[in-house]
Amino acid sequence: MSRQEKTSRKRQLELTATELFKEKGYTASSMRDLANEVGIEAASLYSHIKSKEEILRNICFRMAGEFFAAVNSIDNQPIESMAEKLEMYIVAHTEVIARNTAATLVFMNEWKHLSEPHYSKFVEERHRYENRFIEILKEGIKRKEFLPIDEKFIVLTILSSLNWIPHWYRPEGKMLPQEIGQQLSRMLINGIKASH
Amino acid sequence: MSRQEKTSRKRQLELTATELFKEKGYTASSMRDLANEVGIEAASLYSHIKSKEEILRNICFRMAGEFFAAVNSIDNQPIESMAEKLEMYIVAHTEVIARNTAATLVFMNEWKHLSEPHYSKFVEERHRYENRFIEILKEGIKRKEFLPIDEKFIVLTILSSLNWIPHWYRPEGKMLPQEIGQQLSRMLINGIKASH
DNA sequence: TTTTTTTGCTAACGTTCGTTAGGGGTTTAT
DNA sequence: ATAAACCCCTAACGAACGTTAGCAAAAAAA
Repeated sequence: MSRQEKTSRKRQLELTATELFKEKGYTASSMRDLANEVGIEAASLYSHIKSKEEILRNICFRMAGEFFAAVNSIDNQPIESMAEKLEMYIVAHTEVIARNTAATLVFMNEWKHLSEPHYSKFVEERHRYENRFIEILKEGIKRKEFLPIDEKFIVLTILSSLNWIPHWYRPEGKMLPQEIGQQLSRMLINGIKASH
Repeated sequence: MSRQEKTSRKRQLELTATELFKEKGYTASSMRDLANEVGIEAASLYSHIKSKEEILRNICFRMAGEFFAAVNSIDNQPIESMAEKLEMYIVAHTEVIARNTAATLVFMNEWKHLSEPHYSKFVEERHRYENRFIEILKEGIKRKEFLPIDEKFIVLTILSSLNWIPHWYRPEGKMLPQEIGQQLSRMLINGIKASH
């Protein structure tokens, strides 16, 4: 088996584990469950991975990377208003979620089972990400584009709505990820826009 | 020990378990953990409860009952508009959450570990509850009070924002639960109101 | 063709899990 | 005073857990 196929075997493990963790939760999913899903013995998993937590770690930090990459590409683009920038952030975030519904759920629900120092690193990264949104809101409020509501409050409200998407989104549904993002953006940003 | 003190002992177990389940998750919390927290041996827990799952079941269905009770009391009151009724629902829901942040988190994250037939009953109740919100939105759209956006979509967005509250709400904070509900209500409903 | 790497197996390890059995002491009701 | 109910204990059960050791077959690289 070639080196490429080996990494795809490891990748398959991560994908299968993602579905499993989503369905039953990380702690309630056993290595024997995972082995069963891919058709090998539990002990054989350790030819490909170092530990159960390594799988969770890879899922969590890969998703963190995806979210950052999505919004990073926005910061280089010219924008007219903070509302526009916020919408772009929301749409980008939504698209990442729509591409990775299962991984997003694991990312959201199971990170607390990471051990140190990964736990702290994860919490910190999440904080950094939220701050990206907060900065946009602060600037929008400063420009009197948005009402002066507590930024933290708004960001958590926005992100909670976005992060719930995996619970109902179906790729075969009528709404495209981009449309979902725009719809949510309109709904959420309208509520904080200063009238003028 | 009196009968009342006995029930308060069992109640203490549920409260302690709620904190534990919130912190570590249901599956990762052991009966020995719980026993440790209340200062007795693990085996002694079984003088008060029948099983670990019974505790989870009580938490989940007690919260379900609280949410229903909160909105039930609204349906008897006279209202002027669907927007007003929706706001009352949102505020009531928020107040229940604020009174039970830990239990709400357990209710939201751990219900999937219920076994049949409780699992199905829970899912059904949750569905019934969501439908209460959906009916209000349908009526509001019919009356052209709200924009004709998919009701399910809106309800899930609203409830996800509400259900995220336990992650950041602090009783000693500056916002009262009622104010949080009203603020969220304004933010979320403004975004779907038909302009007139 | 030989060597190396990859992939999987069986067997088993030490630990932790939820839970039960059975008994003793303490409080409450009769 | 006696019976009943309650509360907690020690000891232990069988099962499941993540993981390791050691080995064999197969595939890839040399």
